[in-house]
Amino acid sequence: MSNANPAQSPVSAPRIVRVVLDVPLDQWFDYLNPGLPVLPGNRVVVPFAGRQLVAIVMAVTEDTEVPASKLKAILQVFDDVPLDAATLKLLRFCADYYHYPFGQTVLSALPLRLRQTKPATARKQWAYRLTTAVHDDALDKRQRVLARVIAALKMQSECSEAQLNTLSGSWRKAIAPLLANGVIIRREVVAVRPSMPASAEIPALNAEQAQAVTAILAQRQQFQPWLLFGVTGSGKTEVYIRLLEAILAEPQAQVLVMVPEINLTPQLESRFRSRLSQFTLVTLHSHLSESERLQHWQAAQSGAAQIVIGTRLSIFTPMPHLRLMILDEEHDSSYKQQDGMRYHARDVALVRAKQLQIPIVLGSATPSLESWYNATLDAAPANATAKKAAYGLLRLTRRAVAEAQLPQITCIDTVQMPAEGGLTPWLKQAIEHRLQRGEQSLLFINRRGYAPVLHCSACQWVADCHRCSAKIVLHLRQRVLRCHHCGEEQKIPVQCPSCGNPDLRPVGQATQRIEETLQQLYPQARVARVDRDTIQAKDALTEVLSAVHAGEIDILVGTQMLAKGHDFPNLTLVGVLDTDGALYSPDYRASERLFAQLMQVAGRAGRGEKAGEVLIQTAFPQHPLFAALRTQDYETYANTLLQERIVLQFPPAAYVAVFKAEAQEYALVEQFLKALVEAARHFIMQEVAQFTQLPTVYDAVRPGLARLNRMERGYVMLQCQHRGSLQLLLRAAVAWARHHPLQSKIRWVLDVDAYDV
DNA sequence: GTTTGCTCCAGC
DNA sequence: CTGGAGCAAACC
Repeated sequence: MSNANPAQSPVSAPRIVRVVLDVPLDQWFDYLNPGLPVLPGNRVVVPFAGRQLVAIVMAVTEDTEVPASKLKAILQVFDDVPLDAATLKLLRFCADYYHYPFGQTVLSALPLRLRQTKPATARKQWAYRLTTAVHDDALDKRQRVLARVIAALKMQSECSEAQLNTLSGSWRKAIAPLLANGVIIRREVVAVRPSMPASAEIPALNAEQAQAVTAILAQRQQFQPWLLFGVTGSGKTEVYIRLLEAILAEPQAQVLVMVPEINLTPQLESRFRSRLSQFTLVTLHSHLSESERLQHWQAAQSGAAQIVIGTRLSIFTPMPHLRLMILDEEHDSSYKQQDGMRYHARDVALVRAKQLQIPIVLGSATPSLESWYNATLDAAPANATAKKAAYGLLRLTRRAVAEAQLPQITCIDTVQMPAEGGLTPWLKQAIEHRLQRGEQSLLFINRRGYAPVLHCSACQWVADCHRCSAKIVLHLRQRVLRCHHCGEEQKIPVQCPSCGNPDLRPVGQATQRIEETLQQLYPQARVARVDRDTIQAKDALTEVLSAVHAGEIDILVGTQMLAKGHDFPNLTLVGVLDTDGALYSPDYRASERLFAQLMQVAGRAGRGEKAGEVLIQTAFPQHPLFAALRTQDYETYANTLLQERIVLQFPPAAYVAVFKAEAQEYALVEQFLKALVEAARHFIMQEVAQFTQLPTVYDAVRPGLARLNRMERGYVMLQCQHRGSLQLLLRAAVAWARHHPLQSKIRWVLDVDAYDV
């Protein structure tokens, strides 16, 4: 990092520096250069509206339209160029496509440390090891910390600081003398990399896996999206590993592997670390500290890290030698950013792959309908645009562990056999069998808390959130009512606030209540609950999962958190309680999501040598979703849903964008949205000739959750089969909205390719 | 978004 | 006449 360079002549240097800033104004700002050595791409510190901000230099010129009286001088220059041209090009595309201010788009791609005005230096990381054998009796018995450190260093050839931190907080002090006399040495390492025993077992590829690897590598020098459609347990990860080995064999190559939520997929990371230990691997996700994030980010940006595993934000990480991208669980909705710039990491990844002319692999057992559509265009006869499929489709139909069988999936009709306390007699019996045999059960219920409703039996009053138009959820354990939308907490009333009746009853089931019921039914059983409330601590989930592996848990109760990629060989029963809400939901994506979720959760049963059983409690056992689920037939169900989407003109058959607005009073929202609808329709009529296809502008409506956190909400949907035409309309609509007089009274956002309509 | 600066009216 | 609230405009 350098500051002013007095040797540089102020006369010869271009005087104007054009920058972008992290402000919601979609424009560039010009500053005077007092003679500092500034290059495009540099980070600079500038005064802006009474503050000091970090800016990125877009151009260095002689001319400006800004009057000299307004021009201020840049204060400081950092000598780094964090974002390369390729990344800026991607960010430019995203700012345009998602109609988000370019400056905010650019700055949000940087780790926080690089957006702050103080110089950013990643703390150096060290790995420690022993140089000579140390005998236990040579140690002072009182130095227990030192003894533990030495024991750890004997076990592993090398220990990271993070590992030593787990032993004791005072390890630095304890080893200081040994570091001084050379018994322990340390070396600087790029990334915290716990050394993993190299796994001896390298599974052979089956024919389908081998074919997938060969097909992808045959087109490794060009843009080509691949949909790797592989049932649970079919060995997608092994395909990824082989691809990485082949791609990274080149002298300069990097691979980006994206995952939905890294803390939920620790197995992928650890398999990569053990199988690809010769490469430098870094992770990028929200649980890193800021200094770790900076360090990992810089390792990717400099090319030092060959493998980057990250969540959606990592799609914007500069990687100078990027040769391949992999998106695991590509259907997962956590790839969609839901605030700020509302991008979809899968779509951005496809654009990036195209810009770089590299292959991209989308992996899933239940692909998103978008990807399925793109991979099967020519196969779908009802599709009007009978183009050739844009994606290569690679199927993995066989489970990698040959003995593992598909689970037996059965629906329990809750009309015929009502549930008591959330559990039907059939399901209870199945749980009892597992307890007797010493096998494990998993109960899946997608609702946390004790009960979703607190109800007065006398006057029908129910507890509501004061800030949202929603019922407030009873959490008995914490003795509060908590709103799952805004987080508001209320005391549990001792009597009905409406009629004074003291008999208030919890209605409905949620994880805490199911856990309690199970403990009452089976006092000897060891029950564990996994939901957002129980795994707030960093390693809580890992602890529960290892307890399950160790056979210390008999019954697991949890939310969708449990659905993702955990292998439990002794788990032979999965019970699904009450998912009927999603079957007939107004959200057109609900059934697609439910199907993916149930396929995943069903995959938890019988992953070892024992056959698994899945029991689904539902009032609608005839629903086609369950028929498809029973035969694990994703394809038929996906094609059915696709036909629906084509008829309704919903994605992926058409493009939708949603203007969302909120204000203290709905009247303001309505006024704004009505004016927006009118302006949009007017624009279409006026500019008819410019549109390849005319977009549809729907009337303003209120969402299911009409009030959120004291804000009244409304939205307008815009829809078109032709992406460019929709973009044309959006550009005009955003320009209109940015200048609307109600701007200061309401908040609005545009969600392009919105997920929740 | 944040800061600045303007108006307006209460209060001395 | 001063001061703070409330709002709109500018931000280079």
